[in-house]
Amino acid sequence: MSSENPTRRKILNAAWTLLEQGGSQIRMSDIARAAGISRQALYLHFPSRAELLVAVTRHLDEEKDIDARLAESRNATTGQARLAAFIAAWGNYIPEIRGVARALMAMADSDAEARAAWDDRMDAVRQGCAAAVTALARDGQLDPALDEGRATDLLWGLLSVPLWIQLRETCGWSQEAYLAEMQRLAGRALLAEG
Amino acid sequence: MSSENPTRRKILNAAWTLLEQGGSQIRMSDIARAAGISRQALYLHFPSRAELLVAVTRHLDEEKDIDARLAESRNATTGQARLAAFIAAWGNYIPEIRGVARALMAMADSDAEARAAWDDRMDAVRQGCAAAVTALARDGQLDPALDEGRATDLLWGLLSVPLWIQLRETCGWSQEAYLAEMQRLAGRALLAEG
DNA sequence: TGGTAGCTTGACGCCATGTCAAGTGAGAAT
DNA sequence: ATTCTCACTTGACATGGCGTCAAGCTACCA
Repeated sequence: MSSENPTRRKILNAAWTLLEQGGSQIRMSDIARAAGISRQALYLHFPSRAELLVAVTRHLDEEKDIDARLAESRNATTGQARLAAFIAAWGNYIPEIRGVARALMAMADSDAEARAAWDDRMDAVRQGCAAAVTALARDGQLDPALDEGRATDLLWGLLSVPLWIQLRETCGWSQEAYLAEMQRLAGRALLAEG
Repeated sequence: MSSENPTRRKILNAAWTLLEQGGSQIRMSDIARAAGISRQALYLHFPSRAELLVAVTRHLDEEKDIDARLAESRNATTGQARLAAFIAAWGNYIPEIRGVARALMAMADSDAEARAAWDDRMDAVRQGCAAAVTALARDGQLDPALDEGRATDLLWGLLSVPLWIQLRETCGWSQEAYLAEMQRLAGRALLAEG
């Protein structure tokens, strides 16, 4: 796929590394230097900073094989198992895309293209939430106080990147604590009592 | 307090109006035009964009009298009542500061001063969360799976501005739906079962 | 009459993104 | 060996924010 071009790969890896380390304020010149090419040469491969960031996320999806990870949750038999598997899969993916996610979210405020790209990816997460909620509803486990749309929104919000950042980075939770708490919280939020 | 200077007030009100309407990308020149003065004159009143935004939040706190609103939750007798009152008070304050909050959060990525100011305000919210959690614990209502710190972090996360934005703006929830769901969710998340 | 406070206009430096033009060097094609 | 082409380099430049500076205007005050 995107592995054709070696320079392109160097750029994407350099950008990814920098984004994971530094804040979201990485400049094009930083990426160029880290990739060992001139700043202008970046524009031979990516038309803009936004598209470079988007390409980094796609590159990560490939390298980390997010599809395979989510497959497990799709194969779960019960609704509860599907919910738990989805939370684990996505919750464990967030730390790996944390850097790019921050940069893309920061850019989304000012750049329509970045915004569209981020929204698109979050829509995919929402699909996963919706599928888990539907499975719960099918099993009759969904809290009657919630319709499926409302429940999906709620789960999507609980699994949002900003909340992950707040709990893990601001509050200093470990990844294990985050996952455990999210599993517990999602269960309490969505499941019928009893 | 800050009401001394009429031009200063004009600036703060203009900035506030613009921030509530437009995105977080309001420029100094926009604010100046809306306030009816020159761009350079802004700097006679505020040393930087960051400090202007911070001043807007303080100005809002004064105008909207956030202290009085929170007083109600402090006067609640039971822990549950205190929790409910705090969620209502803060949850109803968010829409009023939404614009400035967005701008300040966007700026926090790149500007240390903006970041410090925002963190400071969020710390105050955390205090409120901690007080509610402590009241619950005192009543023996806190879920034994949670210690007070963990519970406070959780409540703080649930009441975070990004989550409000996602549910209300991205998902299109009404303010009433947001409040109702938060009340329900906070109860489920924090209270002992039964 | 003179001073001062608060504003205006116009120009400038800084810094990031993105563009353009001219060159260089290695490898392929002939 | 010559030529062509591709990927890159260097250097310069436009654009558009923020923030600063200098000089001038005006209304009010002593």
